Amino acid sequence: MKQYNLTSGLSQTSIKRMFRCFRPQLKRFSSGETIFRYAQENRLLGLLTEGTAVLRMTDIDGAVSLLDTYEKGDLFGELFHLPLAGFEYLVETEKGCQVLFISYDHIIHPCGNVCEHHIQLINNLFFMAAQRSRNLSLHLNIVNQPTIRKKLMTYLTCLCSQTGENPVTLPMTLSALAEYLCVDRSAMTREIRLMNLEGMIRSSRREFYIFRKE
Amino acid sequence: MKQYNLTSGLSQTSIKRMFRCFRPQLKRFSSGETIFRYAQENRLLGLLTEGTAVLRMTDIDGAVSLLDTYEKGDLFGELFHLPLAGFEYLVETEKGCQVLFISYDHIIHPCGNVCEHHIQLINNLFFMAAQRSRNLSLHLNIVNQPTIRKKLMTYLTCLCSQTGENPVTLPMTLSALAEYLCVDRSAMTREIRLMNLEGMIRSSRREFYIFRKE
DNA sequence: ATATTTCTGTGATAAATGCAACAAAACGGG
DNA sequence: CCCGTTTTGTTGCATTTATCACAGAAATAT
Repeated sequence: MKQYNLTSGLSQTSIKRMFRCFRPQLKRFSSGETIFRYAQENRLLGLLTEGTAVLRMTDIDGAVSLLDTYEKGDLFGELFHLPLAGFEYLVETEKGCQVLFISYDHIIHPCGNVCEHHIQLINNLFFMAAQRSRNLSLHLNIVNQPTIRKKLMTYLTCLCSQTGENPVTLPMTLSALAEYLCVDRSAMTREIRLMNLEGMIRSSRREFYIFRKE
Repeated sequence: MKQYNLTSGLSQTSIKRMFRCFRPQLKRFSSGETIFRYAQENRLLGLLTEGTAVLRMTDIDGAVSLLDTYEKGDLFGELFHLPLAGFEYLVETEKGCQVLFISYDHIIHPCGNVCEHHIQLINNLFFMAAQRSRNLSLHLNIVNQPTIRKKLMTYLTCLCSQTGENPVTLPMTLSALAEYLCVDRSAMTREIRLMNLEGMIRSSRREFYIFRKE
């Protein structure tokens, strides 16, 4: 499964030339800081060049949900996610971050001399947005599953097919996985134990080997 | 909450001129037909100019889930949703449809004379993708809610704030709503009855009046 | 107008899940 | 190495929810 990023199909020199043209602003953030607040009027793109961050949404009652996680090379901004009225969307650092802010208008206006590369860049942005959309609907499909067991299996088999490994190691803690699956952590642990007993999987902590799907 | 569509901020004449340039293909589909199958290699955009359609995903076990619904003016295609390996994504008509297929490459390559409008078009496409992303994460947030009651209330209050009406009429059947909320239909009906008894809402069939949030 | 299908509402029962509270294991910083 | 913190594993219990089966209402087709 091909992955797109901002610089897919672009040479280092054309990237540098374009970026000079964009006049990006580099900012640093330490752990726990808020990097970015989504607002309808913003026209900014953030490129994470160092560290890890998360996008959280807070609903009217103050309930927080994790929407996305970002690492080096990932982008965020209204271009990828318009805010919904009445909700607050914040990008916050986990580890200390370095972020390049670029005005979205600089990107969509071809600036003459580097036009062909610029089009490639726009193409990349579209496909990154489409990837994000895919990830969201995968997440939705997982949460959609009627039981914890099916949620887990859907997640695990997708993870396996993406990484191509079978004893696969979770890219997050079990607590974080429970949050992602929208289930209670202890109920999830119980289900994992049962699945081990029934011989579906063999797992220890974050490492999972999948024997059969049901 | 501002809504974007393909022609936001564009005059009829510049739209016509651009569309001639794109050489789109117009096709008609009758009810139940498959309009479009997502594939990594496609570079096509579909613009629904008549009728209604749905995007469904089928997972490995054959379980189907509804991902999106489209009406006149809506767009679909890989640009908005890259397919996930191992899943099948189909756009199918509900009512008879008329669809304009446009090659994505025509759109991202500015074609000389109508450049400024073209940029506006690209801008619109980005924001439509961002809107789609917002809708997905709203859906996720709703499904995320721990109980049927909270799912319903989150959905209903969002619907109210979007339409600005309080006795609000569902844009779908109760069965479809249950599917959207990822809950059992009869369990949802029971919960609606209880919420009426407790005086939170007053509802009859698809019409809901919301008194208080808890 | 009547038949047929889809949609909506109801209730009993069983199963799945969340909650709360705690203990052991692993991790990380000083 | 030690100590505090985070992560993981465990259990009993109450609650929520799905399942199933059915009946009336509404919509649609004939």
